[in-house]
Amino acid sequence: MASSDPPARRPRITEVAAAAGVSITTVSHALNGKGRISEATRTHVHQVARKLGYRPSANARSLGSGRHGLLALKVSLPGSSAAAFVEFDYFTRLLNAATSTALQNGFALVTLPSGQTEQQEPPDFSADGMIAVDPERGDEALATARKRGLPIVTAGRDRDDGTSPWIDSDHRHGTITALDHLAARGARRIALIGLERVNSFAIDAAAAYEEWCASHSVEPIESQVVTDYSQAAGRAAALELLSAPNPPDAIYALLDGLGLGALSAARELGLRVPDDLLLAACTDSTAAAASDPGLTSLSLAPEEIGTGAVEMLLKMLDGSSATVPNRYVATELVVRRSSSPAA
Amino acid sequence: MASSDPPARRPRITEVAAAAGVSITTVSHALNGKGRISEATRTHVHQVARKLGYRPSANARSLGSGRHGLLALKVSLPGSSAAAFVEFDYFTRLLNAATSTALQNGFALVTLPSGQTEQQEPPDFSADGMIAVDPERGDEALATARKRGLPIVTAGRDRDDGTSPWIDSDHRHGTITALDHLAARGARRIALIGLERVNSFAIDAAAAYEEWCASHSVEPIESQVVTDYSQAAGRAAALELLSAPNPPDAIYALLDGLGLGALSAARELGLRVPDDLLLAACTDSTAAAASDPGLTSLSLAPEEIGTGAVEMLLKMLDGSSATVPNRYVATELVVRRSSSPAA
DNA sequence: ATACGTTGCCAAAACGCTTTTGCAGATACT
DNA sequence: AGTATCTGCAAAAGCGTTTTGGCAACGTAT
Repeated sequence: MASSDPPARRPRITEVAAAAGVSITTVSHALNGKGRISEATRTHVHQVARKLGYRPSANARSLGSGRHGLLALKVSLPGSSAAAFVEFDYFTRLLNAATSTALQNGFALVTLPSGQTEQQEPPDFSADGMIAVDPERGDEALATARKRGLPIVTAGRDRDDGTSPWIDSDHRHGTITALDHLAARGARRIALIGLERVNSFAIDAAAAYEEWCASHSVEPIESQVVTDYSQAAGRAAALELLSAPNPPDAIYALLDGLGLGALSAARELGLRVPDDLLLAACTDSTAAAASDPGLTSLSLAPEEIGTGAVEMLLKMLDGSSATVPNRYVATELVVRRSSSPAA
Repeated sequence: MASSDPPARRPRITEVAAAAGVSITTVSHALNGKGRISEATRTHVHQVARKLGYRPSANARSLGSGRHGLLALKVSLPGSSAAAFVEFDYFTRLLNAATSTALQNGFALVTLPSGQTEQQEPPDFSADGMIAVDPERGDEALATARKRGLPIVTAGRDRDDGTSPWIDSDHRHGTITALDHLAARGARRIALIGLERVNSFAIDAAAAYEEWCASHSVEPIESQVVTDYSQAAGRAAALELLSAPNPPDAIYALLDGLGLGALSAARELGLRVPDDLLLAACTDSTAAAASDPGLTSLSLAPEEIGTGAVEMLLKMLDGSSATVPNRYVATELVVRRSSSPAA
């Protein structure tokens, strides 16, 4: 079978070199901005490469440089696996942003399967670095990776080990903003529907809540959700809070899903939101926007976190800068009907 | 700075060869089951390699074999980006399964950022193959990939091009099962809340609905959702259906999110589900299970689809088998309260 | 015994880059 | 004018595998 058309093979570096009338060394240097070459040659090579549609082989590049061009992203989904469906919104957006940023920088980003702790062996592909999203205490995979000397950035701080640079939402400030908002809208007794304190988010938010209560001289009313993070769990927690003697007049839930559950609970008890009960949550999602009444929610910036984490990791790999500074990402309170009673 | 301990460098193939007293060729052959070597040598090499903790360099392997060890997964999220939050459940499970399967076979799986059609250049990393989940008509990225000769498997059939092997839920059978179920529970007039017919799922399910109506000599009642696929859209569609003259006594929604929206609509109109209105949906999710009443839903098998797609793609890469057969994955109707009226 | 296929293994050549080293020619310094 | 320093580029040496081609040794048929 005679191959009719050489199927548009990708050009090699040698062909670019030949076309540009220089050596492959020069092509490599020009394209990677490495060696000492004149600006003229550099741009010329760039043009030729572009005209030929040259794209360096990731493999060969890796072999030569010792890099793999691969980043791993590991998310610790809160609670047991798929329960927290509302928060997929957050992770998906984060993942998307991270992937784009990585690709733009010539790296591919691999999502590590979450949940499965009983991975026989750490799936033994080798990445150049790892991003751990909302790492939980005692995370095996993280510890292993760290032991191997893998560069790591955490999104949310690692409670086990403070050595990795992190990027994190400013949960303390955000929580206080949300509580101030509820108070400004008339709340006297704000309850918290919290999370099991396994990651820095849950810890920081709860701490901020307690700090706020202390500084306002009110007693904290906390309902800690431990079972799962679903809407059903939020409903159950809210039912308990609201049917207690001297119930709260506002609820702040640490996840949108929980907040939506609280919304159903209120409805069941015949409480009107926002008139009888003010409601706000964290981790803004489309679900919060779509609910009726709309759920006031603290919008985190998953895209910024995803992008930032990749950028930090790449900076670590670069090796040039000694240490990569940690970074807080601002939150923004999106006020909707659930906290806007008629004046 | 004297490096105190050679930091546990991974052994190279040469070291394994030396330790086993054979050539590197033999080691490679033994480990990959390729060349002609005696069973004795093969097991011996395996033992030595294992004792040394040898793990071949993915890069070098790729360079040598021309493979990259990378698969791309591209999902076309239905509707505009993040609207369909309920369906993240489905995609996340699919993605997780696909990633695991890929890793188990020595491949890493990269999720391509979805939605962004205006990707300047197709992010130019090179994968060995691509999985397109629910490809939409006129998908640019898919066409480009196909033109480049990239092996492709689609999850859900590609309406533009029938050449790629596919794996797909048996939507026709599933839809008919769901409709039969509703009819058996007493439904006389079943309405459909459908989707824009841009992918094979939407097309097949709608076609099955129409086929079922025809074979039961009832008139189809279709509400096509075009705006977005959120709960709000489902609610709007259901409100319209239910307030028309001669409204349906059952609704089948093509996404859980839409079904949940229909549930709110019914509640608003004072209709009791399941007593006044039977409800069922497709793409079972945790949200459907958690709602009150529980939403009867057609459970697809995202894990099986993710795993299957990767397996098919790997078989294509293998090159040994001429063509990879297409595959249907069974669905299962999960019956909940929304379609279980009191006898 | 002679010719011929097998079998079991190895040496060496890719694979397509990056990086290091080397080497002229140009420029600056004494 | 003579030497030291820069500049711009090329040759060559890896990187750690897979693959190709070949060579003995060992049957097995003639």
